[in-house]
Amino acid sequence: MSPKRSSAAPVFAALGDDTRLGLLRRLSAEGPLSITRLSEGKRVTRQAITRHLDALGRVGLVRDEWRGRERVFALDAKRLEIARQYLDHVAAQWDAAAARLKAFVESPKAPKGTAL
Amino acid sequence: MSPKRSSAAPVFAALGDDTRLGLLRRLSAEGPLSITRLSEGKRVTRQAITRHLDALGRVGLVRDEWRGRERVFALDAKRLEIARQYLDHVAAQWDAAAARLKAFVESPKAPKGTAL
DNA sequence: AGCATATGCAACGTTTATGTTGCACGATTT
DNA sequence: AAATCGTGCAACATAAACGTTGCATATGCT
Repeated sequence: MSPKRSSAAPVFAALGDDTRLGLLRRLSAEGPLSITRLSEGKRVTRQAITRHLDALGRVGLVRDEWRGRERVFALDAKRLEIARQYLDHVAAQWDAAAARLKAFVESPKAPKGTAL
Repeated sequence: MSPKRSSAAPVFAALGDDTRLGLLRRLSAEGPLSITRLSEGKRVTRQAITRHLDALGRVGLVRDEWRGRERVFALDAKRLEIARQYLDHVAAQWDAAAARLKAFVESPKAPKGTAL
């Protein structure tokens, strides 16, 4: 099954920020953590961290759960898998295109649609 | 070698847009194409496409070359590889964390830093 | 009850993204 | 040389992203 392009972009966008990437790393290395915990060490405020976590949650990269007065976030690996599959797909297609291009260069029988 | 987090975010950010993702797909499927070619079919102007291509170029996902009066863009697979490796890395760490967590749950010897 | 902790929410301000339009310029074609 | 094609560049407009501050609210601890 080919990956849905419509769902891939938002996931990548969520990954496209150092702060959020840092949060994911932390969650992947230390397991579920509260907002305050995740805010420690960062240079931005807790509120800013909350927004980043919400951004990650919106695309399903993390899940949250209330634990008493704490909201604990955890990584959700499924989405990560989707992103990976997308890159694999593009990479594979690229390889195929490269192979086609090579074949094209080696034989003068040019298929009309091929670029260059 | 672990991937550099500082270089990963911009790449993901560049991937985080449907238009750009579409351009990459097109390039991966059809090989090198000119700006005008890549603009056909899209709903945005050529100038907008140019900017998207520049954004992809800035992070090294595509390369460009002048061919007469055309500027031809092509995908650069190396960066794609970097992004993939990053996701692999995070996923692997997540798996490791899950394993640790499982081990932790099974033995009551709690390391102090562990969340929850 | 009283206090500290963990968050949420809303109002702002600033910066960055994204897209458009209009026009200039060099390369190709006729 | 003239017309056409493929681009670049600059000025603008709008919207979204990101971060802050200030204050309200609920939970947990003493």
